[in-house]
Amino acid sequence: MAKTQTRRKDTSQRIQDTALELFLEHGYEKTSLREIAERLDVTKAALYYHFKTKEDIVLSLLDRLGTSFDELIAWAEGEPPTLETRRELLRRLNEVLADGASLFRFLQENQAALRDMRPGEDFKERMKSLGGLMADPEADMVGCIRSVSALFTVYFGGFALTDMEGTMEEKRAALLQVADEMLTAAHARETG
Amino acid sequence: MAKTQTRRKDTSQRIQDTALELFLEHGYEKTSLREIAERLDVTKAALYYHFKTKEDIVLSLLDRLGTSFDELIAWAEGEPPTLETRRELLRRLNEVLADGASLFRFLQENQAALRDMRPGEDFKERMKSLGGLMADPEADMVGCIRSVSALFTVYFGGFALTDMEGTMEEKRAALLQVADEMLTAAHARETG
Amino acid sequence: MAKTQTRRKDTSQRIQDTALELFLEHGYEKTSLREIAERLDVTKAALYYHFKTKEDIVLSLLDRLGTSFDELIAWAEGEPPTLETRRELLRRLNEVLADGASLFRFLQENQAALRDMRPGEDFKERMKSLGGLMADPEADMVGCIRSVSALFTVYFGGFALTDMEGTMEEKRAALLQVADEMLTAAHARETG
Amino acid sequence: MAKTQTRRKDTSQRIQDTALELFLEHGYEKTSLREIAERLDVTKAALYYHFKTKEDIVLSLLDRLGTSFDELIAWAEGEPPTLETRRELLRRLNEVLADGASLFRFLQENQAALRDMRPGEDFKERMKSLGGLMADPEADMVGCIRSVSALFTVYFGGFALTDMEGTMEEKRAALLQVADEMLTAAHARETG
DNA sequence: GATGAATGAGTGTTCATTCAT
DNA sequence: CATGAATGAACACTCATTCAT
Repeated sequence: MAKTQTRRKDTSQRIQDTALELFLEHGYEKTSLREIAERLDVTKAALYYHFKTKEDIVLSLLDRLGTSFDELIAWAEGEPPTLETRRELLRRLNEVLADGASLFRFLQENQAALRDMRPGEDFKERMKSLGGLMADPEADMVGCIRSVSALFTVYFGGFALTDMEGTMEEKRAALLQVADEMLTAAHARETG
Repeated sequence: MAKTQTRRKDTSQRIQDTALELFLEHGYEKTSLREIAERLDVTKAALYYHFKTKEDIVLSLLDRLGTSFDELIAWAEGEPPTLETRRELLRRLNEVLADGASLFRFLQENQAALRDMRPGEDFKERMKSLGGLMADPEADMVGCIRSVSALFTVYFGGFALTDMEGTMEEKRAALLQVADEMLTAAHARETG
Repeated sequence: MAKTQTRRKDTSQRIQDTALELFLEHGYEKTSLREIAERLDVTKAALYYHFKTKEDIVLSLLDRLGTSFDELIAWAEGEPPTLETRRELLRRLNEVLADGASLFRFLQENQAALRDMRPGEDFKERMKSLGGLMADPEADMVGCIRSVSALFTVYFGGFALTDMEGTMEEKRAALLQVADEMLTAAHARETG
Repeated sequence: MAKTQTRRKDTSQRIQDTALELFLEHGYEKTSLREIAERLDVTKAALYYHFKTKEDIVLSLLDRLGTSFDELIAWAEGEPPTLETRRELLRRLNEVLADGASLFRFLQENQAALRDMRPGEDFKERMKSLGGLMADPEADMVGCIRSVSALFTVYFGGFALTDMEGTMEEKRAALLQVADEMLTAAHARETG
C-alpha cells in the first residue's frame, strides 16, 4: 500500500539506466532521445522534465564515477608515496573499474563525443593525476613508464580482454596480479 | 606546362586529409560534410564525386592502416613463435603505430561511431590476432596477460602519454623498451 | 492577525503583474508560462489554478483598459458633438493613456500576437469609434484627418517620445497642448 | 528556350514574398517555416538552402526598407534645415511609406517580435533621426512636438486609416496635406 | 491553493544524399 | 570535375496544457 507503482523505481533512475544501455549499444551520438523515450515507453518531453538536456543525462551518469575517482586520488595523495601505497592504489582502482565497468566502457568508446563536455576533460585530468601518483617523482622517462604500464594493464585490460575466456572476475584478478608484479619489478630496479 | 595546377595534389587526397583533420578535431559524428567541403572550399556535391558516402571517406582512410596491420600479422604468423619473433613483432608494431598515429587516435576516440562499420569490427579482430601471437599458446591466463600487457604498453601508451614531456619519438622508444622488458620477463617466468 | 500572509497581495494580481512585466520585456509570444512561474517562484500548474489559459491572463490584463475606454466613449457619445466636448475627450483620453501606459505599450507592440484574440479586435473597434467622435460628421476627408491627427498626437506620441528628454508628465502635457491646438485650428477652418 | 522554368522567378524572391505574406496574415512568431514551405510547395530544408535562419528571412526583407530610409535621412542631413527642406522630407517620406507599405505594417505590428533583432533597433534609431530633422533645434518641447506631430500624421496615419473609405492614394495625399499644414503652422509660430 | 509528473503537438535547424546541368 | 538546388528524415528542444494528489 505504501507505493502505488511498485516497479517504477524512480523515473530519473530509469532514464539513466536506459540511456546508458542505449549509449553502449549504439554510441552516444547515434542514440536519440526518441529511442530512449520509446524504450521507456514515455514521451520525449518526459525526459525533459527530468533532465535539462541530453548532455545533462550523460553528466548525471558520469557524476557517480567522477566522485569515486576523486576519492581514490584524494586517498592516494594523503598516503606516503611508497610502493605499498601504489599497490593498494592499483587494488582500489581495480575495484572502482569493476563497479563502474559499463560506464567506463561508455567513456572509453565515446571519447570523441564527450571530448568537449565537462567530464571528458575532467577524466583526462584525473588519469594524469593517477599517472603521477604511480611513478616515483625522481624516476626518468623509462622508469615512469614502467610504473604507468601497470596502470595501463589494469585500466585498458578491462576493455581489451572482453573476448578472452574466463569470467570477468578472474580476468580482473589476473590483470591486477600482473600489474602488481610490474609495479614491484619497477620498484626493484629503481631501488636496486 | 606539365601540370596545370601545381599545388592541388590529388583532390581525393585533399578530401581525405581534411576529413581526418576534422574528424580528429570534432569527432566523426560531429563533423559534417558541409564542414569538410567548406574547409576545402568546394561544394558538398564535389565530395560525392570522389566518395560514394561519408562512410566511404572513413573507409578509404582506414584502408592504409588495415593493410599495414595485416602485413604485420601475416609476417608474424610466418615466423616461429619464439621470444625473438615476438620482440620483433613489438618493434614493427611500434613503427606502424608511429606512422599512422593520427589514424589510430581517430580509431581509438571514435570506437562507438565506427563500431558498426566494417573496419571497426576488423580492427578488433586484428587486435585479437596480435594478442594471440604475443602469448605462448600453453600459457595460463596470468601468463597470457603478462605478454599481452607488453602490447598494451606499446599500443595505449601512445595515446595516454600525449601530455608527458619529451618528443613523441623518445616516448615511443621508451615505451618499446619497457614493453620489451615485460616480454622478456614474461618469457623468463614461463621457461624459468 | 487579520491576514496570514501580509505581503502576498492576491496571487492572481501578482501573476498579472509579473506577466505584464515579462510581456513587455520579451513580448507576448516569447514569454512562456514557465518564465512567469519561475519569476514568481511557483509552478506552472499554479498559474492554471488562477487562469484557464495563457490567453486568459492577457484578457484579464486588458479588461481594465477596455472598461476605461468604453466609459470614455460612452461619455462622449452622451455629449453634444461640439469642439468643447472633443477637447475634453482628448484631455480624458490622455489620462486613460497615462494610467494604463504600460498596458497600451504592450498592446501596441504585440498587435500581431493579439490580433486574433478578442481584445485585439475590440481595441481596433474602439479606436475607430474615437476617431468618429473627433471629427465633424460633415467634414471631408482632409477635415477628418485634421481632427484625427490630434488623436494620433496624444495616442502615438506617448510611445514615440520615450527617448525625448523630460519627464513623462511634462511630455504628456505638451502632447495634449499641441493636440488641443490642432483640434482648435481644425475647427476654425471648418467653421471659418 | 532561355529559361526552363518561366514562372519560377528567383526562389529566394518567392520565399521572401510568401514569408511577408504570411507574416502579415498571422504575425512573425506564429508563422512557422513549415507554413511558408507548404505554401511554396517546397520542403522546409529548401528554405534553409536560401536563408540561414528564419531571422535571416526577415532581415533580408527589411534590408530594402532600411536603405530607403537611410537615403532619406542622408538627403535631409545634406540640406539646410529650412521649412522647405522639412516639407520636402515629409513628401519623400510619404513616398517611401507608400512603396513599402506592407513592410512597414509588418514592422509596426511585430515590434515585440523584432525588438531584439538588429533591424528593430535600427528602425528606432532612424525614427529618432527623422524626428530630430523635423524640429527646429532651438525649439522648446512644445515646439518640437508641433513639428514631430506632422511626422506622426504621415507615419501612423497610414496604419490607422486602413478602414477609412477612399483609396490609399487619396488618403496618403490627404495625410500629407494635413501634415504639411501642421509643419507650416508650427513654423509660423516659431518665427512669428 | 498548489505541486510533480507527464503529454502531444509543434518548433527551428541540420544532415547525408541526389541529380540535372 | 564540379555546382546549385533541393529533398526526406531526423534531431534536440520547448510549449501550453492536464490531472491525480
